[in-house]
Amino acid sequence: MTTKEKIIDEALTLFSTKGYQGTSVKNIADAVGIKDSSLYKHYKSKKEIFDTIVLEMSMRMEGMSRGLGLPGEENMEKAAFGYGQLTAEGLWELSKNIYLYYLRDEFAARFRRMLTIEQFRDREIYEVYRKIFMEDSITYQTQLFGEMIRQSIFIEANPAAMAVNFYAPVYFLLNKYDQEWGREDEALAELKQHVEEFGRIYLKRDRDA
Amino acid sequence: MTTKEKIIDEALTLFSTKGYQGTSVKNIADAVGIKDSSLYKHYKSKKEIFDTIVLEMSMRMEGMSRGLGLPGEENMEKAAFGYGQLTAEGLWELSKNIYLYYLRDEFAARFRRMLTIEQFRDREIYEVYRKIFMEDSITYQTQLFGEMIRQSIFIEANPAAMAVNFYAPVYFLLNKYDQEWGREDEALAELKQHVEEFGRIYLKRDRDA
DNA sequence: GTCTATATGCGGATAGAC
DNA sequence: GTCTATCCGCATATAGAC
Repeated sequence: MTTKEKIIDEALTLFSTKGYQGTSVKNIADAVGIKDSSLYKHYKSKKEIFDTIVLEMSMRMEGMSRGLGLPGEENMEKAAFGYGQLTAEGLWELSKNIYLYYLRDEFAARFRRMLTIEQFRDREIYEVYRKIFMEDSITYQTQLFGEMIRQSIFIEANPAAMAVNFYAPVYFLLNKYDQEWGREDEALAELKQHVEEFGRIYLKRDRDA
Repeated sequence: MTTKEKIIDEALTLFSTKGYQGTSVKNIADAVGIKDSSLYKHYKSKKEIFDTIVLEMSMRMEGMSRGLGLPGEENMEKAAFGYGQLTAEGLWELSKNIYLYYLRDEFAARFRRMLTIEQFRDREIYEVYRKIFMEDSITYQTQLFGEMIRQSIFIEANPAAMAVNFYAPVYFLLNKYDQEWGREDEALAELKQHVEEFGRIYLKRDRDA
């Protein structure tokens, strides 16, 4: 890791716990292991460090999302078909992946916390937070569930309401267990309970059984 | 409002947007209309202002919660019976009250935002946030729904899973529309869609109809 | 209980040597 | 690309007059 990358990495850690204002350039420099003045050879200001984080992490989030079952707007039929094979278990895999990614991925988790802290002081930051953790997720899942209804994997229902029913608890548990590092089993048990309830309600196979 | 109260009020507004570190004592004093040095006649430090807010608001939140259908652990049977009378419509009233209270109440909304910002830097703050906006709500609703199942208002189901299904979307929408002041109708429409779905799934009367 | 004045330190940022 | 030295403004907080 270059010094320039290490600065971003350490700054993200500090911003995600102490906040932007609560973190000094010296804090970052200390964490990196250089003097604060040296840091200005890599970034021209503290704000440039923050902006770089937002830009890079936004891109990284989109890239990673595709990898775990959030493939953007295309291939919805294929994605739905893929999940169709797995029924209740597939639903659990999907939830667990999304949940553990946002909770534990070394970048996603810190980035989410940072945006959570900073969303109120700047409209642009808020838009980024809202897009990634609210709109994109719900939009994608609404489309996915709509397709899964069409393929008779799920019973007839309102896909938008389903998406909220599915994602909101993931979001809630993410926030609830965010700082409970020793209680991951408990978190996953709660998540599983939720997903099973969701399957009981909407999955056709479960219903027929 | 006394100067001492006004300081708390303005500080809460500032802390809930710019954060504790992002707010200076001068910012608060300016908002109140006094010099920063005068402020120290009322509170001995900036931290004392913050701590006073947390203490007072925690108490106020508990008091207000009781007023809108979150009455603590006693009277659960009575509360459940009360909601039983109203069925689907009562469910909607309950949700709307909780939602609009947390979203719009002039103290609750600012306090929630402040805790959201500050939760990561201090374990104690996090505990307060978690208790009020996660544990208490879920605990109460789990008990309420359990009682409502016993009274045959709801179908047989897992009350804890129901509570997550019910409250998580409220929490999610609260965060989603927190800064969308012009889109309250949209927010309520989404909430209503969720509550109706919840009613369709769990309410006995809806099922039988 | 408000003001002016002030102490003291830390914040972000730059200059220039190596 | 790292360091030392330095600038300057703003931060929290206090002293003391009115």
